[in-house]
Amino acid sequence: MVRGKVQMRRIENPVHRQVTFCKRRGGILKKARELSVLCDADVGVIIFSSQGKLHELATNGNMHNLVQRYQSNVEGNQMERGALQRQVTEGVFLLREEIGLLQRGLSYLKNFEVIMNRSRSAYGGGAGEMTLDKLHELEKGLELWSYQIRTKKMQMMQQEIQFLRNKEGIMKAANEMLQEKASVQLQ
Amino acid sequence: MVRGKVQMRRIENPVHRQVTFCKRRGGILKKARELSVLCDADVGVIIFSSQGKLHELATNGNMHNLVQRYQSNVEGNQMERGALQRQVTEGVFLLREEIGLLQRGLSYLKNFEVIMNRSRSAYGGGAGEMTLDKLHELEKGLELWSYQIRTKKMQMMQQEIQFLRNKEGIMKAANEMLQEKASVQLQ
DNA sequence: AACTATTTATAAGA
DNA sequence: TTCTTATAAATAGTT
Repeated sequence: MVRGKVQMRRIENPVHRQVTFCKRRGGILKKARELSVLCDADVGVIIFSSQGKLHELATNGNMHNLVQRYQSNVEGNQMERGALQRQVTEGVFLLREEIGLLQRGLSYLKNFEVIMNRSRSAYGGGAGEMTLDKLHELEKGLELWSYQIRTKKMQMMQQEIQFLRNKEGIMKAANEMLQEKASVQLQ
Repeated sequence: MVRGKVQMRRIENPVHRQVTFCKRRGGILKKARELSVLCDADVGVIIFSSQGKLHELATNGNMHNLVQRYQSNVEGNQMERGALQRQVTEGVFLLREEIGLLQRGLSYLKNFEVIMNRSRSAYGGGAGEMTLDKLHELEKGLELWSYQIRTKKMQMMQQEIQFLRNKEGIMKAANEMLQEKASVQLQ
């Protein structure tokens, strides 16, 4: 039986703590369901026990949607929506930059052709100096262009690999957590 | 005063509903804080009223982290896998598009060479020859470069991605094993 | 918001 | 674990 008010501090006896956890957890989930029905509210409860075990309730039956709704209400776009969003944004940025480079390269070539055509008609096709200069110019331009594209490709690759490594890190962490969880439950 | 058990259905009177919502919401949040303190648990509560107003509590003071922890526990795998798939698909798409652009650039150069050849035949050697040799050299260099980059980067990317995917597969399998182990031990 | 008759939750014992 | 029960806590309806 209840002997006086319960002290609002951590229950030190692990057995008592575990029993109390089960009972009160049930109590909260029941209250959450009642609030949802009586007051037409959407309620989500997420509980991690001291041992890391997850218990959850979403009164609309879908915690994922509730969390999304929560995030769009509170966290919006600013907060770290995870590396994913940044990654994709970055990818689009790099792609645009690369397309820009390619377009500049092509338009450079096109422009060069116009000059060549002009000089050919002006000098009857023997156009030595001018043509050679222009060719050197073209070569320099193409070198720059190819260097820029090379750099851009490197960046894209780096990005791809970074993403996969991030993913690997997440899984590793999850793995370690599970391992810990499993070993705790063995005791 | 309370007259008999409350019927567990939506309260139709909006005033009563609103008042009950406030009271019970406070009750749940209090219970959540108590559970957290007494049992050393992390608790998060998200409540959307029928009017869509958000109320929340995270006993560790940070709902964002709690949601992340939740997602990595429950949703993490599927979501991240989807993102990964999209990312890789996007990467392949970008690469193809880039290759297309490079090929168009090259065929442009080739076309340009044909024009130059025509002008050389018409006006004999001299400066025309030099120009063509230069251009020919340039084209060969560009073609070789383009080919090498294309194949090598493709290979490297594919290898890296394959490697990381294998790793992911292994980790995922380990993960599932651990999860099963953990759930078995709970029974 | 404050009050209070009841119901509900739950701590400890069995 | 589950049931019991004494008691604390929550709360519906009222003011």
